Amino acid sequence: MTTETTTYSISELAQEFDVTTRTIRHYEDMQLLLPARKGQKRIYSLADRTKLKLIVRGKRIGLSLQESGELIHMYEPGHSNVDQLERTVEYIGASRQKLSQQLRDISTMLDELDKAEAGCKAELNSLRKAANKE
Amino acid sequence: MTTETTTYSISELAQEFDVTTRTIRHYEDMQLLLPARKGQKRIYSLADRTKLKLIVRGKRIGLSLQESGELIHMYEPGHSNVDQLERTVEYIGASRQKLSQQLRDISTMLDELDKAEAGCKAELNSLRKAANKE
DNA sequence: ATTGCAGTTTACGTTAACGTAAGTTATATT
DNA sequence: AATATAACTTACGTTAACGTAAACTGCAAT
Repeated sequence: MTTETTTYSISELAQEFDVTTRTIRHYEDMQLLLPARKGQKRIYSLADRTKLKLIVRGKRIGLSLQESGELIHMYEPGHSNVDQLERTVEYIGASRQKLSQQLRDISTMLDELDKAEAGCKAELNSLRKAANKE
Repeated sequence: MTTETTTYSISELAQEFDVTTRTIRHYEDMQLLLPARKGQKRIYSLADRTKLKLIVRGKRIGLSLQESGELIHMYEPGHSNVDQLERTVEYIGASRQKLSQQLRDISTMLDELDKAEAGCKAELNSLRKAANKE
């Protein structure tokens, strides 16, 4: 029996996530990825792809590579001892707090955008009315 | 009649928003703030404070100073002509899209954190059970 | 008069996150 | 065999967002 294993080249992942290969290698330098090798070529597994996806998503919401790294680490198995596990749970709590704050911030901003848009459109209307009067 | 005007010193704002005075001056270098002066000292108005608040909030959700600057600019009056106003409305739309994506990203992450936490707690339980068996 | 803040300017230093060559290797194609 | 393509390593460069240090100013309290 052969287990079918999906793998990716570096350029495939680069395309999919719209980053450069340099960027992906950089994430490896930063220890966020550790792809297998075939000769000197990097072979990415599905797990690697998932990690990259998490990093890219993290970037969109303003996480540093370090922070994404710590998140990735949490999702990996083998914290093995009670102490580690408890620290992980704490970190999860802190992360949740931060993300919740972000949710509030974004909601506030969206509200303000609505107001700003309404203001703009109102002004556009009066400008156009004035133009029609001539 | 004298109009009472609330003002702030740079260190007051620094305290309130938990940033250094250097940081606030940096925002001025980047044209995000333009406080009044009394002699050579900076005097911040309520409007300045509001802008700073927006910048700090922006930072929490990963905005660059440039982006926060553009948002600030939108909230200011005097886009005066139709062309400008229309561009502003467009920018608002784009911002909303980006923020909406961030909302989705954060929700996803919160979900994953929940799963990770559940996993940790489950493992903690079995570890403790095993410890009790001895 | 001086000591001590709080504020100021100027300017060089630092960190994160890549960009950008330049030169090398391996595989595949004509 | 020659060339193209995709990958690789090494290393210096760049940008954003401040940090940090040094030297100056103005006012207040001792």
